[in-house]
Amino acid sequence: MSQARTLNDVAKIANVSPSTVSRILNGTAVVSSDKRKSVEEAIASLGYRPNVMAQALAKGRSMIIGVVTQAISSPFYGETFVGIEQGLANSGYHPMFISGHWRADEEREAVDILTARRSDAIIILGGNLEDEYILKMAKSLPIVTVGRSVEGLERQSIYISQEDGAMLGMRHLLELGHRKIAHLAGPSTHRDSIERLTGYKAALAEYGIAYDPDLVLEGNFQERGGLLAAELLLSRRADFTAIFAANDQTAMGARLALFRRGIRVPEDMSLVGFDDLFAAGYTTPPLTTVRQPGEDMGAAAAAMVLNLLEGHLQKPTTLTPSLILRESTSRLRFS
Amino acid sequence: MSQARTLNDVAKIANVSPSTVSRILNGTAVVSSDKRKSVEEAIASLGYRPNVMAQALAKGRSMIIGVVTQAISSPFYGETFVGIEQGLANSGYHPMFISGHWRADEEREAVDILTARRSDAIIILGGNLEDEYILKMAKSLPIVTVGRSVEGLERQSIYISQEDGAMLGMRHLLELGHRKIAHLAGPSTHRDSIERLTGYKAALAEYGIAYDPDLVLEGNFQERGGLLAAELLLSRRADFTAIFAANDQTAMGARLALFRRGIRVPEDMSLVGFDDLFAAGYTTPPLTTVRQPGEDMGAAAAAMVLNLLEGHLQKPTTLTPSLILRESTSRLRFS
DNA sequence: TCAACTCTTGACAGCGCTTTCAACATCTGA
DNA sequence: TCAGATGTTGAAAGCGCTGTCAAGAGTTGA
Repeated sequence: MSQARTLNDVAKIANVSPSTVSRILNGTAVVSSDKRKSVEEAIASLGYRPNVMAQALAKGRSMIIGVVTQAISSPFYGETFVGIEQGLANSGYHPMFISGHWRADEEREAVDILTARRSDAIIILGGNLEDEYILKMAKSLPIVTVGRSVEGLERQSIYISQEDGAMLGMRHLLELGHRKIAHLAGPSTHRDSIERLTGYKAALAEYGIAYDPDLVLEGNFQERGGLLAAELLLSRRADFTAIFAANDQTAMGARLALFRRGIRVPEDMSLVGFDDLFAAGYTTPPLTTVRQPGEDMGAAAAAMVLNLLEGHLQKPTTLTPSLILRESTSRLRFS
Repeated sequence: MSQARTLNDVAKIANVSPSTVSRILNGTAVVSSDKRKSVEEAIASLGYRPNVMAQALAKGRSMIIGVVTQAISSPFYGETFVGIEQGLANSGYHPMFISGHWRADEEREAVDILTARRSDAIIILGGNLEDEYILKMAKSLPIVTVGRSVEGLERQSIYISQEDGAMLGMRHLLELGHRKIAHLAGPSTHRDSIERLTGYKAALAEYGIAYDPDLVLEGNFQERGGLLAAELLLSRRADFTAIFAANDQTAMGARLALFRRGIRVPEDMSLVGFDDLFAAGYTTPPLTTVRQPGEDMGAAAAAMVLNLLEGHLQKPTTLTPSLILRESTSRLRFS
């Protein structure tokens, strides 16, 4: 293993002091053009690249933005990652992703890892971390939360109303004439699930429809959960005409359950998802869904972090969900 | 922002020298139990966590495993990420993902970023980096490549034969009686595409079927590319009975094209994918596909890196593709 | 009782960089 | 021509940790 060159090597070859090399690297002071030239030559000839860790130690800034995520393979957060990556590009900062798997203890561990590496800021995507914990951390570190709000930290959150989103999807179904609408919810421990369920109920209420708990089943935000929940529901009753799934993955699972029973979408059953995953545009039929702009959320989080790092607090950033009309819903036909 | 505590703070409070604290932290020497106790108390009371960057600098090891990936949101690599994450868990090392977007220049930049941070090793997932470049790097740094081989670096690769995989999928179709099989390829610049196309041709040859270039269209490994390619193909001719798609995403795009034209899968057209994405089990009908064990590949890469870091070279790791039979294929019916 | 060991501990010199401070060289204007 | 201002540079301390080295304390055995 060839040793990496150091700033000192450069200084020696260029016949200047280390300070001068540092100044050139950072542009922190004027340096005569002949020295600059010889230093640049030395850098080039050695293929020197500054040791970011040493810089970090000296400057007290690691140039790392920690990202606590739930699953690195999540199709929804994946889009957010892209937004974060791009938002951070050319800032000198780099994201470091650690997964918490929806468990508060693992999330806390993720934060631990990130702070041990002296991340300059942390972005928290969803999750189950306690508010107080986040609040405490926020005192010593810029924190931005995405997809969850923390009381007292509204100005450091990228938030999107799950309830509004759910209402968007539900109203669409209601306007199409559906009255018996099932809901395949997410895990009841999950705040997004709860909010979406609330939206489901609110939309029903808006149309004067009584909430029927038998029409609501809990999934797990995964395809399999959607499949199982839909199967169970179908085996129990068949008098509903539409399904509002808590997310696209659940909807896709439900779609398969319907397919298995020969129930056509949208002719026999309308189906609405949530998230607008990339894949939602390619199901058969393409899925009507409530869009959460994952990439925008990531980009907004990155921008907010960068702002925070410069000491600017911005106003709370609220993005809005929107309805993406595709082909999995149709007007209720009186049959 | 409250300052993070340092090892020195701990030493002062515990009334010992910094060396002693370090020894306790690292278990590098025996320390009397009373000092150990008071140090541990001091650590707890201060909430002290060692600064990983300072440790890294002093030890000359960053404890970072750089991962050059193509897209952080890729559904296929996502599974590999999970494998890497888990394989590295509790090793003290942490992965740092940087995306190269299938462009050699960006990939080189990713490597630059990673080496500037003095990653202790680098895992390269796919991509277009030149062999010589990788070979050169491998001289100064443990490197493991996944999903691509580098001549002279076979013992540091996790490889899976794309050609064999393609043959697996094709043979299945051929055994079902299909003779006119279209191939929706990946980008022709992409080595996986090329290998899969080779497998496609080889399987045809095996069955004595002439290769018909008109039956092969280039997609982009994305749903949209599959959709477009399938539409084009269908508008040009309709005498094929099966489609072998270069990957699952392409297959899903093709699936939609078929759906649009009312062509049933598998009754009118058999469809085979490649990768076995998680979502492939939930398309309608569920997709028969060639499985690449993404997570296993990631885990194997992590294990190999850890080995390399301890100076052990292992024998080349070759995983094998397998056919996942689902419902998108059926025996050719003479119609 | 004392030489020869064995343990435990602290001082100190780095790791590769930044940043302050002071020195020196030049340049200005009166 | 000289005080003062301006510009450019290097020495040195320090970021938070590790690891070597040597000193001091405590043991052992003859």
